[in-house]
Amino acid sequence: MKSPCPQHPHPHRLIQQPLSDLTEKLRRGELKITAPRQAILDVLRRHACPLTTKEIHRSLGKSDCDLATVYRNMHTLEGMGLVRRHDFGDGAARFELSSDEDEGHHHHLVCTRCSRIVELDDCILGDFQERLARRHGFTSISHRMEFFGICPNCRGA
Amino acid sequence: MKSPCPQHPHPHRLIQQPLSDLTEKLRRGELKITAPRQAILDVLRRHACPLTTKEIHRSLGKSDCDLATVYRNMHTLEGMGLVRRHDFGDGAARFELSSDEDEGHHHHLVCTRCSRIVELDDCILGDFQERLARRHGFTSISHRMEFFGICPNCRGA
DNA sequence: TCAAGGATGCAAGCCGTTTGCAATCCTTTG
DNA sequence: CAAAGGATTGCAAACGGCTTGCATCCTTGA
Repeated sequence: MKSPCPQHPHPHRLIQQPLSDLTEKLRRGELKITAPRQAILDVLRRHACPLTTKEIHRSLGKSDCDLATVYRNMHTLEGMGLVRRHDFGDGAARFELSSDEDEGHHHHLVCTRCSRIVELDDCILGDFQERLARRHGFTSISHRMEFFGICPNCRGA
Repeated sequence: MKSPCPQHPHPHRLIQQPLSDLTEKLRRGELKITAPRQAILDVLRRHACPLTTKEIHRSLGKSDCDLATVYRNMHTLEGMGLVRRHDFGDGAARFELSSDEDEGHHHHLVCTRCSRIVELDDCILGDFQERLARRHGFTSISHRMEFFGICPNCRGA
């Protein structure tokens, strides 16, 4: 899977949260506001699709920080719910700022040729998941789900 | 995630395919019938839930073969559809003999504490997936989906 | 029974990720 | 406003899953 950042717009993700809001969230999470953290959030803020840790690191620019720091921060940010982790099955975790809207979560449709990513708004699993939990006596239920296929652009090629 | 092999039965997977049937399939796939391959298939045959490559390797017993050989064979067997790969998000691929019944595929409900695995029979995504493909112009569509939660046994603990 | 080529064992290596440790930075407190 | 204390970072080593190159071995078809 190649570099996954497409140029096309993702409607429901176009509203960027101001960086100040994000740092405010850091503060409320009792996390120190460091240069690497702000830079990471800023990178995520300006991208409409999930980014690999390495991609984030590459995008950092001048306030360049260590890859290990990115890894550590992705955990921290995920832990406080500021960021969401996705797994497209290619062995590299991807991260996205968790927007205020997608309260629950959302899923993706990934082109297996060009890595173009379509963000899906609705998760149809809500009811099904609840029934499943009840039927098998499970609690704290969650799921991971992603779709894969060949996008219109790549079909001809 | 720990060792995932539970003692409880998985109804729709209880019918074990005879080893001879499996080797026959190897033959039809124009694969050589080697000791490692037979041993791997036999291990899978006797387990009702997905096994890690390393777990398969451990279970091999006397006809013990190299880990690399297991890895190579899992690819081969997956390629010819004899085996199905699952990803529970813990970084280790898991494999299951693909039974004749689950024509399409099936999913799992995994306990995040004890790794108990419930095999789910039905996939409700069929229609949704098709609509999704149509709406976005994707072809060759597929998906990955697994459920996670805390099983009844682990809830109290 | 033999030749041919697929399959295996071994060891090295790749890649994403984690971790130990010392140095550094943010924030709070005096 | 400076010092203290703990969180955070950089660096390098290490880890785990997985892959691969190569020489050797074994299955298979003739």
